[in-house]
Amino acid sequence: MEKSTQRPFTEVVETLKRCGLRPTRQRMALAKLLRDAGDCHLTAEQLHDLAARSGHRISLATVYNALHQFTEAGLVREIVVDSGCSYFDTNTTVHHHFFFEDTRELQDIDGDDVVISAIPNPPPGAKVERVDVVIRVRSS
Amino acid sequence: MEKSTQRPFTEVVETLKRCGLRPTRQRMALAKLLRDAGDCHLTAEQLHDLAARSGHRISLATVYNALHQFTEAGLVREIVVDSGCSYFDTNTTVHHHFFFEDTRELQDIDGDDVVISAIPNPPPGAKVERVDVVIRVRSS
DNA sequence: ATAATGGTTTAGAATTGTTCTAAACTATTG
DNA sequence: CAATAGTTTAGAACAATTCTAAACCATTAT
Repeated sequence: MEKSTQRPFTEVVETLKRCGLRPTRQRMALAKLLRDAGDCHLTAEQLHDLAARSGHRISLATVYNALHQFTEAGLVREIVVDSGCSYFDTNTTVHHHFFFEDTRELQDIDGDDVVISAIPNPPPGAKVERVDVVIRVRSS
Repeated sequence: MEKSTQRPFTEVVETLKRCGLRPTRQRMALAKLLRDAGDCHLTAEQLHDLAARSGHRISLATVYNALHQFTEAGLVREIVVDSGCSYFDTNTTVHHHFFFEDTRELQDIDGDDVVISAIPNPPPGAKVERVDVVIRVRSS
């Protein structure tokens, strides 16, 4: 257990408040875990386990709730590449992904490393939410 | 009911055989429906309904089996954009998609309309299977 | 402080999309 | 035409996720 995982409670509390979320015990624990995890891609189940392993008994339903709220608030990003399980990405900057179909794992690709020089206009009335590039690779 | 939906049995039969799949009643029906549907994105459930509506009583398990075999054979493409439900795309040429998050519907983008001028090399040992570009849009 | 208020958490049930199973069936081969 | 091996099927099983309603707790007003 390092200092950074202990300390800036205030930071996390502020972040939550800014998003209109009550800084409850569970949300603070999850937000802190995500922040300290660095750039990574977790499923709800994995975050649930991570919380358990660091001593927090948080129900899976709460993890789902929190992840959706965090997604809504822009603190994490939901990535759908694998039917039947969502990944939540702690890296919210513009970037893309390799997806390893064998291991079902994601790897970040820096936003600058993918150059999209032309995309069509969305149909009238539609607003572009984001552009996802997924490079599907296979090791075998 | 048009001629094209009736006639070229042989074509569908040949296609299936070429893929090493026995041309069974069910597979022929599904293959024909998909061919006649033109470029579209169907879930297993939707194809199952479509089959039912055109008079084929095919079990959902068979639809799943067939779709996976067709995917394996390159006759359709599986698209994952929505956690908890796969789309199967009858358009197997190089192209990309708009995804309407409100209606959960896909729309093709011609391959030429998206120019990706740089993508990073995959990690050593990994072979690029394909590059998916999904433009997520929202109408509201 | 304390109580009232209303958002939050929880276990467990429910739901949904998909896969599995084992028995019945059918296309192919000899 | 019989044997064989692949296919289909209904229904059970499964996994990820959502729902439910009761217990809980952060906040606000007292």
